Amino acid sequence: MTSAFLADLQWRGLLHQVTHADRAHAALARPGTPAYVGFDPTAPSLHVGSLLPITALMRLRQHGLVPIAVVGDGTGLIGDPSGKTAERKLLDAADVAANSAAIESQLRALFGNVGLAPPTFVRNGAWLGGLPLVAFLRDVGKYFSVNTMIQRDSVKTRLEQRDQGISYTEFSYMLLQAFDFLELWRRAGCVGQLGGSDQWGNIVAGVDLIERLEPASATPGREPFGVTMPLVTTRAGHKFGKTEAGTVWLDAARTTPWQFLQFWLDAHDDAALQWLGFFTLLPQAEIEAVRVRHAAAPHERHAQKTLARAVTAMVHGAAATDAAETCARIVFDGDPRTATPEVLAALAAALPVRTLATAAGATLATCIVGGDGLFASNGDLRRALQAGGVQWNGERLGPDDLFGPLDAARWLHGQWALVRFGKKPFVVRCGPQ
RNA sequence: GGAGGGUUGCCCGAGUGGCUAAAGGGGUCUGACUGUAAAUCAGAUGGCAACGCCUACGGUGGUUCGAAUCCACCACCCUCCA
Repeated sequence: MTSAFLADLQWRGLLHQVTHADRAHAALARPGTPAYVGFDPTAPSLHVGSLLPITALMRLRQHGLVPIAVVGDGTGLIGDPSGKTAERKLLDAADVAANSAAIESQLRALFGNVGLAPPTFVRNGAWLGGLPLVAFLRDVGKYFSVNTMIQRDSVKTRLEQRDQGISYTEFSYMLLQAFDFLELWRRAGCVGQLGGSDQWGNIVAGVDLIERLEPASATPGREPFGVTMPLVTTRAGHKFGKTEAGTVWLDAARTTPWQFLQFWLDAHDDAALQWLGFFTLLPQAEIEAVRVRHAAAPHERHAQKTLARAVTAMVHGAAATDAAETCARIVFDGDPRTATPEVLAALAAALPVRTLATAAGATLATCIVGGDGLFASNGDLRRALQAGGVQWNGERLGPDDLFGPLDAARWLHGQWALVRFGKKPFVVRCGPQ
């Protein structure tokens, strides 16, 4: 029996490792089978690095399976050492609680944006919070071999670094995640766990624990299994989801829809073609069509545009995506001098803005230097002008414009200016609101 | 406790009294080309309304006309010995 869900993951290149392919296929071919993904509440927002697990839950839903999102408000108090080179700072309980709530509503919104019913939400603090230590060590700890655990990459690298080390707290993390899987199996009949490839060890530990403690897990249909997805890579030296400006978050307050759209638009051809399968819910036939069209005319950047539109719409909704795309057309393809006040107001809503009380006495420097402006200092701006990188309403400026007055003719509709430095746009608005 | 080595700009790494706002490389940014690409080439990469002034080579003081460079103390890191 073949699971359409797993076949789809396979087609998209998202199948990294499977603990028991036969079990997984059998279970995931049965409608209504529950499977879960865990999210760590380490920040008030998820970032693009979590999109693979998120879309995995969506794909479960699409295939008639039951997606469970486990928000780790219990494990979040401990900290997962996987993929970390240094001991983490413990988060306050209040922060973990707030982050968990934020992540849950974020996931709910994303499912809504793609028209899917939200996953079942579970907090592992529900069972980890009041766990009696002695009982836990007897019932669960007994099944974990320290000899095996210290062979794990996540632990080994930390043990080998004499200046880093690993605390007993983080060392215990794996037991807790394994226990999560056990509890979900018991409470929700959840047989599958999905995660990134760095979660392999934690997932296997959970499968083993269930098999040791629950004889019924040998029953066909109740056998636990795990599936991991690959690590997303970009060009050498670049971590996926990081730009010079920092992490690409899913929260519009941290990464604006405009920045988010641009992140995907900037993808290299190879990456964009692959990521269509990774990060979008587009059907296979549609992705194939995009790939064919892109190969025929790479300069049209059809793959990037489709990818950016699909992912931005999933995260920020169709309306915000439309607005960001409109801005992109004006900034890169259009002439701002022909823009109406309405369009300029829309640009101001999507792009970084500097608001001046009045145009009197304004110079280029006062408009875009300092604060959250385009340039850190006058010298910074001077260099950009000398390089010819600054455009004011589509017109290229030179070094003489640094402190030159900005007369009325420089302002669109008396109060707007669209400034560009390279590919970075910036809106200046002056005068009464 | 003893002996030695080290700490330089976003990162790596030269420099061992003035010619050093500090070689070189990486990264980043901009320009040309282009597809809002890649590759390539070019320029830039402390602050200041600026041929000068200010700040800067782990910290603090000192020697000197002049210190990243010499001295003292402090902090941290590494290696060897006990």
